[in-house]
Amino acid sequence: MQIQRPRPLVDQVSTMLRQRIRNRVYPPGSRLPSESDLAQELGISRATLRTVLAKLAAEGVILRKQGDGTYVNERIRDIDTRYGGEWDFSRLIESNGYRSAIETRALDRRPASEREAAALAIAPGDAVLALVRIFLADGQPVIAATNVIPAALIGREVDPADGQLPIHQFLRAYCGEEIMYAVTDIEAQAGAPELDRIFGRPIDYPLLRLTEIFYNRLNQPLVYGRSDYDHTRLRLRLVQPWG
Amino acid sequence: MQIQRPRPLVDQVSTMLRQRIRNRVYPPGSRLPSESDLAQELGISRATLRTVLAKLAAEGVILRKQGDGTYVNERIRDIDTRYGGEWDFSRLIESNGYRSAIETRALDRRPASEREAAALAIAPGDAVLALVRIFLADGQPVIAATNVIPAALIGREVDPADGQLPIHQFLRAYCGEEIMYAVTDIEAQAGAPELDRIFGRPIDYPLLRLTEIFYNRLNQPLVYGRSDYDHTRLRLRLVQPWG
DNA sequence: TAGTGGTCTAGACCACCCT
DNA sequence: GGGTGGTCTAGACCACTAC
Repeated sequence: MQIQRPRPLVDQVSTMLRQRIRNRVYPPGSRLPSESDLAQELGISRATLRTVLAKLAAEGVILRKQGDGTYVNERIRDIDTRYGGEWDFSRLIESNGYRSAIETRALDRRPASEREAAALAIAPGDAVLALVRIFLADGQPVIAATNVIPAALIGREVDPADGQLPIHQFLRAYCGEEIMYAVTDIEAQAGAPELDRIFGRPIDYPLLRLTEIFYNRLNQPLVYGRSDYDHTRLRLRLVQPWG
Repeated sequence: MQIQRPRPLVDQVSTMLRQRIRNRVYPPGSRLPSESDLAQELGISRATLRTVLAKLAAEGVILRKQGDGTYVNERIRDIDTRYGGEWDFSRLIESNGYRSAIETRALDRRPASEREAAALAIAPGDAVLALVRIFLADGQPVIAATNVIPAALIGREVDPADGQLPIHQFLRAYCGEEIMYAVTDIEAQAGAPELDRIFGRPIDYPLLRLTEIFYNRLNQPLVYGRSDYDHTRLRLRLVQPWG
């Protein structure tokens, strides 16, 4: 992999190091080259390298020990299992070891509900694009997700095939928008007849419900999402740096 | 507030800026001074200041707009409501607007269960200190938490009064250990008779169950925790940076 | 004692937004 | 054009760990 200038160095180095960890160039538990050596090898300054390492450390992927070295965290086996930024359900399903698939149940325009309008900072009744999808792990439904986008943001006609896209790619393609941050509320949701219908089987245990709002760089809400998540089949795991 | 050298500049500046945001020196939605001005005012380099701002931006507390300025995120009203590092239930309860209290139900040594031993990397039957607590919001139980610490880590006799301490302070006081990162699994937990007993009232709706393991800098597990969390009274909210 | 990561600086140049 | 944040560098010194 060649370092190219136009893309920020930090991004390039970040993906490169992630690849090396994934591909076991740096195996779990092993020590990375020293910061000076790595910086020299990559032809970048130590300061730049350190911003990359700081991010990886914040995610728990590496552990840095002063006076000793930087190690690959062997307790974070799969670095994609984590819930966090730049994250989508399909990748999560796959890194849990399943084959992932998406079933688009609906993709249409309709008026926004009160709750949706409030979340999206639009007026109730304003048109939104509603995208209802079921995520399958090895053919079994594990997540039912509804995402609602203000129709005013949609630039062109929506190709139904793009219902397969992760939501952040969908936003990029149709709205030219980039997600800056997301706010997620987590609740526990009792089984209900409508969940049985959606999942196509009786749900006789509680599910997790994730309610998300995604914002862009200007702090405008882009998407309101609600996902019912079967944690018995798919682990929801957070890794949090401390301090 | 005076800048002192011994404590890392980054920490001092970080807490200072958080205070200013909390105290509305920089009100919600307002623009902060430019990086150059702020750095000059605080007598630090722009690079140092930028590492602080990067962290605040990653938490969603501020928004940085190239060519424009840095703004206080008005959508993250209470910057402590977030689930994340350096975080404890008492503060969470208080920032949700309740008066918080802790009831210590048990604080004793006992053999570790299979599951606890596996999580803590000790042998089943090895002694652990078990700390069972109920967190109250305005007198109402909202969280039931059990924390288990390998007895081998405990340096001295435990004062029952210290059952009130947040777990990271407890670790610091009795084990001389600092938490480096935490891994949390989130599940939904159906109501059950034992929950009714613990909470002292019928729980006829599902709760969230958080299973946490805390690690130190050497990647050794310090605490295994399991908390039943009433999300109907206390919101569990994540703020995630994207990208 | 040598080598590691941790902290911090001063300054350069760029991309972008506003007017 | 002038100011803002974004990127990146080169180098200094410190704190800590392993040997």
